[in-house]
Amino acid sequence: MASQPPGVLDDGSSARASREAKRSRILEAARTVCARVGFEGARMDEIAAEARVSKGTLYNFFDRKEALLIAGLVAQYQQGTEELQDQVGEGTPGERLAQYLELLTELLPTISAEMMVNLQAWGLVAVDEVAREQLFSALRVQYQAQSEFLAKLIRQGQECGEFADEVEAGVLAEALLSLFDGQVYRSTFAPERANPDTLREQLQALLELKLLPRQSRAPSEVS
Amino acid sequence: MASQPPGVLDDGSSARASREAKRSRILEAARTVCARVGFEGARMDEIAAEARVSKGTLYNFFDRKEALLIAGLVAQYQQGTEELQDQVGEGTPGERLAQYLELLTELLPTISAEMMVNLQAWGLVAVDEVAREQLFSALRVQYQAQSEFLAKLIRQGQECGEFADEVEAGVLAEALLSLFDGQVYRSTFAPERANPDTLREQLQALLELKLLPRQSRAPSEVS
Amino acid sequence: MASQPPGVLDDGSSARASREAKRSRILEAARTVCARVGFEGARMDEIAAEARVSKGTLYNFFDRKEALLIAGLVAQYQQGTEELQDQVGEGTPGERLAQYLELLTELLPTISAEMMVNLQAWGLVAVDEVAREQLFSALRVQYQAQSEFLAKLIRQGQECGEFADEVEAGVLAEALLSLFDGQVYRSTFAPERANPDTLREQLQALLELKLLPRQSRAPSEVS
Amino acid sequence: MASQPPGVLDDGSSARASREAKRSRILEAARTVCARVGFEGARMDEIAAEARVSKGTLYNFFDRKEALLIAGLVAQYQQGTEELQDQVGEGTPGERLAQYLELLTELLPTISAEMMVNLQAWGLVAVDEVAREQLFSALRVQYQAQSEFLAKLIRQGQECGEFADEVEAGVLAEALLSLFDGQVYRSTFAPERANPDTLREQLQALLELKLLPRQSRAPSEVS
DNA sequence: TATGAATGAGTATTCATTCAT
DNA sequence: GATGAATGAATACTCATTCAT
Repeated sequence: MASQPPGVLDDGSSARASREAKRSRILEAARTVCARVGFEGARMDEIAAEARVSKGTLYNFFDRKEALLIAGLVAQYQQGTEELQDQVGEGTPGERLAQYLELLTELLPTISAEMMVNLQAWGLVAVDEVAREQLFSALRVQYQAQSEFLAKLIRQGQECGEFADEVEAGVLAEALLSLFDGQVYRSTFAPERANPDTLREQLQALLELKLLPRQSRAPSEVS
Repeated sequence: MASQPPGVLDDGSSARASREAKRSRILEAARTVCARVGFEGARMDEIAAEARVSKGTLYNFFDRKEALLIAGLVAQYQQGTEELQDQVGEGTPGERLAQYLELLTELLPTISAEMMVNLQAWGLVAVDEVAREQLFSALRVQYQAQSEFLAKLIRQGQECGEFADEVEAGVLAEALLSLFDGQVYRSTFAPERANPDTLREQLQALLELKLLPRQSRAPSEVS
Repeated sequence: MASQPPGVLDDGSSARASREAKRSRILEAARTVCARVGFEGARMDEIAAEARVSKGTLYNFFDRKEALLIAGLVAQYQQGTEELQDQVGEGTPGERLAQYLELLTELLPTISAEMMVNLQAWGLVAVDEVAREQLFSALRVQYQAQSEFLAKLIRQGQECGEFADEVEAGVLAEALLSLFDGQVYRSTFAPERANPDTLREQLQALLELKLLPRQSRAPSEVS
Repeated sequence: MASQPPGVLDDGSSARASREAKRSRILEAARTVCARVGFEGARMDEIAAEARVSKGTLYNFFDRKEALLIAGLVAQYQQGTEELQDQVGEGTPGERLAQYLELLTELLPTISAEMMVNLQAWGLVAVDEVAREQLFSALRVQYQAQSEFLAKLIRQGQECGEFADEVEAGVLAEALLSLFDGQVYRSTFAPERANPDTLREQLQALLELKLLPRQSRAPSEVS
C-alpha cells in the first residue's frame, strides 16, 4: 500500500513492527508519567515528551487522553497476570498452588505501589462512561482468568486427594483472591500492610484448615 | 434558621451550636454532591448551593476544597463504623460475631456504591500530601477500631470455648476484614459481586472451619 | 438579597446600572476587536483585555464565545436601525421617504465597511445552530422593521396622492431594500461600489418612474 | 485512471491532460466537501479523500489550503456565469432579457444555498490578503461580465425601440443585478425569500415601468 | 511524483480562591 | 461573619503543513 524506495523488498512487516514498537513506547511512557505525577496529574504534553514523540502522534494512536491512560493500565494488568501464571512451574497441584500464592505474596509490595496509581483511575472513569466500560471489562477478564486458574488448581488437588473436597473450589478461589485484594487495598493507606509476612500468615492459616485432607487432621482429632 | 429572635440574649453557646450545625450542613452537602456527581466532579459552587450558604462561607470553615471533601469522607466513614457497632445486640460472642458479619454482608451493596465515590478520592490525595495524611490516618483509625472490635469478639469466644483457639484472633479478624474489603473492591467493577449471598457463602465456609471448636466437628469425622 | 453595608440605603439600581454598563463595555469591546482582527480572529483574551475585565467575567455575561460575538453583532444592527429611523424628520411622506433613502445612501460606505466584518459571522453560524438561530432571527426582526417602516411611508404617500398607486407598497419597499443590500454586498468586494452616488442614481431613477403620480408624467407623455 | 498502458509512448500531452484532470478532480472535491461541511469545516484530509489523492498531492497543486478553496470557489462562479449565458437562446432583445432574468429567478434557490457556503469565505479572506485579492478580483470579473451582458441586451432593446431609452442601460443593468443579489443575500437568513415568485414580482414590476417604450404606456394613460 | 505519519502552534473554557462591600 | 462577582492559571485537542521513503 505504501510505496517503497525502488529495489527495496519490503513485506511491510518492519513498518508494522516499528509502529507496534512506537505504540508500546507510548504506553510505557503513559505508565511512567502516571507513576511519577499520578493519574490525574498526567498531561499529554509530558507523556509525549517521555515517549519522544509529538502530541499529534499520541492522537494518531489513541483518540482521547482517557483511551491512552486506560490502555496503559490494561496493558499493565494483562502483563502482570501473564507473567504470574508463566512463573508457576511443575509439581503437584498443592505445590503449584503454594507456589502461585507465594508469588502473589511476594508481589504484594509491588502491586500495592501500583494500586496507588491504579485507584486514581476511578476518578477518571467516574465521569467517562466509555473509559469505564473499557477498564472494567478488562479488569473483569483479568480477574476471571485468575479466578479460573486458581479454581482449576484446587479442583485438580481435590481430584487427586491432595486437598479436602468439603469446600467448593470456586468459592475458595474467590475467597483467596478477595483476601489478597482486600490486603492490597488496605495497604494503600496502611503501608505496614504491604508486608508479605502478614498476608502469608493469613493465607497459610486459611489453606491448612481448608485443604488438608481430612485424614491428616483426623489423628489429632480423635485423641 | 440561624438568626436569633429579637430580645434573646445570646450567651455564646447557641451561637456555637449554630456554627456547629452549619458545619454539619456543609459536610452533609459535600457528601450529597459527591454522591451525585462524583468526587472529582464536585464543585464548590454546587456544594455551597446545596448547603444553602455562600461560597465564601465554605472558606470560613475549610481552608481548601480538599480539606472539605476529605472531612466529608472521614465523617462518613466514622458514622458508618459507629452505626455498625451500635447495631450489634446482646448474646454470646458467637452470636454477636455472626450478627456483625451479617450486618456487614447486608451493607455490601450500600458500601459498594459508596466505594465507587470514595475511590475517587485517591486521585485527589495522590497530588496532595496534606489531604493524603488526613484521609489515610482517619482510615487507619477506622480500620483499627473495626479490627480490634472483631478480634475482641473472637478472643471472647475462644475464652469461653465457643470458638476453636488454634487460630490467632488478630490474624483471623484481619483476614475477615480483608475478605470483605476485597469483595467490596471487586464489586466496583464487577457489579454482580455486590451480591451479599456470595459474600455470605465465603464468610460462613471460612468461619465454620475456623471457629467451631474441634469437638463439634469431631463426631462427624469419626463416623 | 445581597447584604448592604450598615446604614447604606441602596435599592440596587446602581449595582444594576453598573452591571449593565459593564455588559455594554464588553459588547463594545467585542465589536472593536472584531473590526480590528476580523470575526474569526477575535480571541476571548483580546476582548477581555479591550473591555478591561478578566476572561472569567466575559463568561459571567455570555455562555460561549459565539453568544458574545453574536450579541455584539445584534446590538450593532439594532442600534443602526433605531438611529436611522430616529433621524427621519417631519414632512410629507415623499419628503420623509426621500430623507430616509438619502440617509441610507450616505451610510453606504459605513455599512459597507461593517458588512465586511458581519459577513464573517456566516463562517461561525455555519457550524453552530444555536448561534445561527440567534443571529438570523435578529436579522429577520431588523429587516422586517425596516421593510414595514418603508412600506408604511409609501402607503401614506399613495393615500394622499403624492405617490402613484399602481405599485403595491410592500413589493416596492422590499425591492428598495434588496437593491440597497445588493449594493452593499457587492461593495464588499468591489470597493468602488461603496460610492453613494451610484446608489443614489439607481434609487432615484427607480423612484421617479415608480412613484411619481401618473399625472405628473402624463403631460410629457402625451406631447 | 492515471497510469499508462505499458508500452505506450507518452508524448507529454496525455500526461498534461491527466494532470489537468486531476486538478479538476481536486477542485471538484473541494467544492463537494465545502457544500457538505461548510467552508470553515473543510479539512485537507477530507478533500484529499474525496479526490482520491493523498494530502501531499494536494500541495503539489495548491500552495495553501486557502488557495485551493478560493480556486474552487472561483471555478464555481465562472462555471455558473458561463452556463447561464449559454442558456439564453435566440429572439428579440426583450425576449432574451426576459429569458435571462427568468433563468436567474429560477436559479434563486440554488444560488441562495450556495451563497450560505460562499459567504463563509469572507471569514477566510478577512485574515488573508492574498486570498482576498484572488477571490475579489475573480468576483469583480464575473460581475463585470454579467453586468455588461445585461447592459448590452438593454442597449440593443433601446436601439431597436423595444425598450424605453429614458433610462441609462448601465444603471439599469446594475440595478437589476443588485436587486437580485440583495434578494439572494437576504434569503440566507430568511429562507422564505428564496422563493422565486417574490423576486419575479419585483423584477417584472420594475421592468414594465422602466422598459416599456413610452408609446405602449401612453394609450392607457390618456384614457 | 505520490504518499501519509509526524509535527506542534494555537485557544476556548472551567472553577478554586479572593476580597470589596 | 456573610456574600458572590471577579479573577486567571492551567490544558486537551485539531489540523495545516512538512518531508522521509
